[in-house]
Amino acid sequence: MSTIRDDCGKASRLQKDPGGAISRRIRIERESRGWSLSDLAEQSGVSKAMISKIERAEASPTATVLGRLSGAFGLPLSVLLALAEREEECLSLHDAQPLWADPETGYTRRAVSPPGAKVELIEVFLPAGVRIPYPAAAFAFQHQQIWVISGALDFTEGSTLHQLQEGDCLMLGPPADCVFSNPHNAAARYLVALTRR
Amino acid sequence: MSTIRDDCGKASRLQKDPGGAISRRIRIERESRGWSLSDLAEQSGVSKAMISKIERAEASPTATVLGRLSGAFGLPLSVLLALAEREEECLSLHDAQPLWADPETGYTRRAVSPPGAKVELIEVFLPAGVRIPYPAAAFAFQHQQIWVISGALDFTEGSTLHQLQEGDCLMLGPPADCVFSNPHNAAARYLVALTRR
DNA sequence: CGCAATCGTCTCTTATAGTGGACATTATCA
DNA sequence: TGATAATGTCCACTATAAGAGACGATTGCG
Repeated sequence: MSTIRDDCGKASRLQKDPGGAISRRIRIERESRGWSLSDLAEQSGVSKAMISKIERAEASPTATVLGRLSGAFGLPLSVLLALAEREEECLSLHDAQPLWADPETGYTRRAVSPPGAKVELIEVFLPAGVRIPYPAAAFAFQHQQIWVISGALDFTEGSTLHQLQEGDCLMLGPPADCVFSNPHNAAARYLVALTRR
Repeated sequence: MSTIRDDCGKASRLQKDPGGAISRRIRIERESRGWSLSDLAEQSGVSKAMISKIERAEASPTATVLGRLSGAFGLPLSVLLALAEREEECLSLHDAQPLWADPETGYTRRAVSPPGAKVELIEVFLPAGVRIPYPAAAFAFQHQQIWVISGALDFTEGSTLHQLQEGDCLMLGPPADCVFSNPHNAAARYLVALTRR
């Protein structure tokens, strides 16, 4: 059992660099107003070279320039930052998604949904020939569906076998012992959607 | 008629540097937790030398270090900034208070209260021998009091003369022609408290 | 087509944010 | 009272944010 992206010890108190979210937010505010870099530079008094770097997250703006930029947008600085944070907690970027991989089999689970979402989406990669059993006791969900993105999947729910093909979607019934298995010679990719209890 | 602190032209869109408010806020958050500079430095990963500069507004922190500091406080960055802004709009620093001075007489009015306050406090400096008449039409207040801070003041309300000494406080009645005058040989300093209509 | 205008990025330089360590000052205690 | 530890500031140095202008790419227009 290993977790990805775990902060160790003291670092756990450290907040992750807000640079990415801020840079995206600033670009959104600028483009949604139809402004070019030069326009915003003139309005804010910040050089367009600097704004370009900030939007591409190549520089971390100082409080001073953040104040000038938010002023140009007509927003209080705290609101600009709040918008950035909101986006951050609603948008889960692919490279930031928690990932768990079994080095033995190549089985891979990726938590696609941002934390706190009501419906959790999990992308699973199941290599050819791999078999993953799930005891009924592991089910802490209210509702669960499986949708095959590519390849094919044999899914055993209790005593019934479902042979799922690409594009098929199965809604699970009450908790039962389950087995995900891929007896074919091509890898399978599927999505699990679930609501936690 | 002249106004102090008027931004000219394009600069009117520029927001004033949030550095002062941020620096005060950070010091408050740190001290209210009983943390030393070293403590916060350890918690946040920002050098204590830098924190010292930030708190004394000698440096404008980057988004990166602001993120680390707010993380150490356990606050979202936007909340930290919102607290700073709130303080900014509730606290009116002496040197930032709008001031009007009559170059001829030396009569001086200073708006002490932050903008938006329900009760407006005005500090007045009335040099010796100066006389300032106020027509009743100029009254757009619901309520008004005059408190003499130092020196003495002859205040005429309609036809009645009030000879106010240091420490005296007068509540005004319905609108009437008024005169502030200082017939003594020492300057007078008094406070006017009023609620706008 | 070609010219001009506009856009975002890149390069170079300067200003300053950020760090580690020394320092003066002030509590704390033997 | 002297030793020790803690606190905040100052200093020298490094990393990087910020500015001025050049550059290639794209667009629009005659």
